[in-house]
Amino acid sequence: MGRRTQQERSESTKAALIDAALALLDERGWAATTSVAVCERAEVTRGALVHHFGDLPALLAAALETHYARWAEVLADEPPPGSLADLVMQSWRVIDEGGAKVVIEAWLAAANDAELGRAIGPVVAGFAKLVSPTEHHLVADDDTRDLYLTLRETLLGLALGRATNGGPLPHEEAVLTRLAAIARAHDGAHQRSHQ
Amino acid sequence: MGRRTQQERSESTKAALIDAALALLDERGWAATTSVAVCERAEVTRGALVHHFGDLPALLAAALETHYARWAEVLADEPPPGSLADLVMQSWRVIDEGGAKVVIEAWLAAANDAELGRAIGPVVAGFAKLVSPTEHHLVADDDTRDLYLTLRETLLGLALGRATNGGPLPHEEAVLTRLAAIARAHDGAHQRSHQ
DNA sequence: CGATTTACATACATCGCTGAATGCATCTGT
DNA sequence: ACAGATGCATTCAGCGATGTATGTAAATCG
Repeated sequence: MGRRTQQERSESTKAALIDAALALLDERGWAATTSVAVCERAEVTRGALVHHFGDLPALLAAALETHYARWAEVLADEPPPGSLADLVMQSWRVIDEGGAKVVIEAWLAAANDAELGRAIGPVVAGFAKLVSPTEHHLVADDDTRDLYLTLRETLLGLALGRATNGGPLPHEEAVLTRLAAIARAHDGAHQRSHQ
Repeated sequence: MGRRTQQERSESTKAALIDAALALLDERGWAATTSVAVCERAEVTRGALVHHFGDLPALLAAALETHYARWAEVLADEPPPGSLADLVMQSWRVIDEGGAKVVIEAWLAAANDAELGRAIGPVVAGFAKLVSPTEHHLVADDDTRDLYLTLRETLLGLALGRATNGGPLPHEEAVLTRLAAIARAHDGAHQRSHQ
C-alpha cells in the first residue's frame, strides 16, 4: 500500500479491530475477548485500540453495533414478508447468517455486569425495537402476536443450541419444519376468518 | 458449634462452597465466579477450596453436578406425565425452579474453553441423557418426538430470556399458554388416531 | 495419650489484563 | 514546506486471579 489518507487508515484499523472482536466473541466467548487478544488478531497494537475506542467495553459496544447493522442489512434485503410463516423464516435467516452467539454472549455479559449493561444496553434496545412484533402490521391482533413471540422464542432456543453446541443441533431441521407448519396453519385459519 | 466430626466439617464447608458458587454463577455469571469471590461468599479461605476440590474448574464441575441433582429431584417428585402437555409443563417446572442461568452459563463456558469442556462435559451429558426424549415412551413416534423437541427449544428460549433479562419476560405467560395449547391439540389428535 | 492424618489458614510467587503516559511517524491545512 | 494535528507503537505501573508451598489446630487411631 502506498499513500493513504488519514481517514482510510483510521477506518481500516477500526474495521480490523471490530472484525477481530466479533470473531473472537464468536469463537471463544466474551471472557476470552481481551484487548490483547483482539489487537493481536487485528494485527495492531493496543495503542490503536485505546486511540480509537478509548477502552475495551467501548470497542465491544461498537462491534455489537456493527453486528446488528449487518443483521439489519440482511433484513433490508429480504422482500417484505407476506405471512406469519414468511416472517418467522426471515427471522431464522438472520440468525442463520451467523453471529447469534455473539449476541447471546453480549446479552449475558450485560446482564452480569451492570456497568457493561449501561454501555451496550442502548445498542441492544435499538435492535430489539427494530424487530419488535408490535412494529409489524402482520401481527396486529393479540392471537397472532402471541404465536409470533412463541415461535421467536423457539428460534432463540435453536440459536442457543448452536452457540453451546458449536454448530447446528441434530434436530434443528426437524424443529424448523415444525415451526413452519405451525405458522402456515395459523396463516390459513387467520385468512379464512378474515374473508 | 461445639465438637464436630471431620465428616461434618468437610461436608458443611463443601456444601458452603458449592452453594456460594451456584449463587454467584446465577447472580454474576461465569466470569465473575472467581475463587476469591466464591470463598469470600462461602466464608472460608481459598485454602479450603484447594483442599477439597483442587482447583476452580473442579469446584464448578461439582457445583453443576449438584445443581443437576437438584433438578433431577424435582423431576423425581413429579408424577409420571400422562400426555405431551404434561411432559412439557413438567420440563417447565424444572426450569421455573430456578438456576437455568447457571446451566446456560456453564454450557457457554464449556463451548468457549475446550479444557473446561472436558471438565464439565460428562456432567452435562449425564443430565442430557436423563431428560432425553428418546428415553420416554410418550414420545415414541417421530411426529411426537419432533414436536416435543420443538416445544423444548421454546422453553430454552424462555430460559435464555430470563437469564438475560434478569427475570421473566413480559410475554412469558402468553408463550407458555400457547405451548400448552399446541401440546394439548397434538395429544387430542394423537389419541383419536390411536383408538 | 502419643502419633498421624485431616482440615483448613496464611503467605508467596507468578501471570495476564488493563489504562495511562510518552514518543515517533505520517498526514493535512496554509 | 512547515506547523500542527492525527494515527499509532512502546513502555510502564498496578491490580486481581491463580496455584503452590508451608504452617497449625483439630480430629482420629493405635
